[in-house]
Amino acid sequence: MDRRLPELPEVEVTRRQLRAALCGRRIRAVHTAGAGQFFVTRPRTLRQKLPDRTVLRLRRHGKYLIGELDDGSRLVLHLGMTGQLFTADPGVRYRGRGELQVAPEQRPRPLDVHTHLCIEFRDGGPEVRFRDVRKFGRVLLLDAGQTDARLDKLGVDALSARGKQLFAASRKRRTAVKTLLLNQSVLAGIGNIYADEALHQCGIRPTRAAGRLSRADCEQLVEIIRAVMRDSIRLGGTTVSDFINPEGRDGSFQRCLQVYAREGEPCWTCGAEIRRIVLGQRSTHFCPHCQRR
DNA sequence: ATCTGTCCCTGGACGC
DNA sequence: TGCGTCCAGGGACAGA
Repeated sequence: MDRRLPELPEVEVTRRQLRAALCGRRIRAVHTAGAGQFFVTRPRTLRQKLPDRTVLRLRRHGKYLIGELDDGSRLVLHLGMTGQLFTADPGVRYRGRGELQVAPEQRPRPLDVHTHLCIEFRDGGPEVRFRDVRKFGRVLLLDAGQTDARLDKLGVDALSARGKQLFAASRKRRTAVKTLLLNQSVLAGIGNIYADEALHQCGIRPTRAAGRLSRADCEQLVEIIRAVMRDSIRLGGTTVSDFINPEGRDGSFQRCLQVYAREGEPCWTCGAEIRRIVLGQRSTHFCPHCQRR
C-alpha cells in the first residue's frame, strides 16, 4: 500500500499536482461511498450542493486543502494518514466491493472499497477521487461565510512561520518541544516525520521542555523546519512503501531521513545508535549524541 | 489554560 | 497455513 504519510510537504505536492485537474472545471456530479467520521459534511449534502459549482482556487493551510468555490463556499479536505487525492478516467473501474451511491441511471459505478469521494466534471474529463484506507481523512463543505473550529484554531503555516512565533508560543510551556511542534495551533503542518528530522538537524533533544528554548533556539529551529520542508517539496515528499502508485510518482525524500524509522541504526553524522522513545503517544526518534541541547 | 490518555480505522508484521 | 495480537498515525474529545 502506498503510504505517503501526508504532512505539509506531501499536502503541498498534492495541491500542486491537483490544482490543474480541479480548478476552473464545472462539477457535474459527486459520488460518495460509505459514511462515518470521514464525512464531516453529510454525503447527501455534498451530492446536493457541489454539482454546478466550480473550484476557483486550491489553497493549503497546514495539512488542510481548501478549495474555494464560485459561490463563496469552501470544500475542505484533510488527508489524515492514508488519504490519497488523484485523478482517474471516468471509465476506469476498480476491483473491490465498494458500492457508490449514484443516480439510478448510472448504476453501478464500482470503485474500490476505499475510494469514498469522486468528483465528476461537465467536460467529461478525468474525475478527482479521494481514497483513504484508514478513514482518518476528512471532507467538509463550508457555506459562504461559515467558519469551522478546526481551521480557525490552526497556527501560522509552518512554511511561512517565524522563529519569534514559536518563541512566543513556547513560553511557560512545560510540554516537550517535540509535542509542541506537533500542535497544529502553534505551527500548522508539522507531523511526526518532520518534527523528528528538524529537531535532529537542529541538535535539540525532543524531550526538552518547550519553555526552556531560547529565542535563538526557536529562530534556528523554525529556519530548519522551513528548509526541511522546502527540500521535501522539491523532492516530491516522503513515500514510505515499495508500492508504486499507478496514478502518480512517489516522492523521494524518504532517502533523506536522518532519524525517522531508523531506531538502532547508526547516526550518519556521529555513528551513535538512533534511539526511539514515545512522547505524547507518538514514536520519536533522535540521536543521543548529536541532540544534546 | 494546559496537558494526558483514549478512541477512531485498517493492513501489515509478527508469534505461535 | 492461519489465526490472533500489536502497532502506526492525526486529530477530536474527555477528564485531570
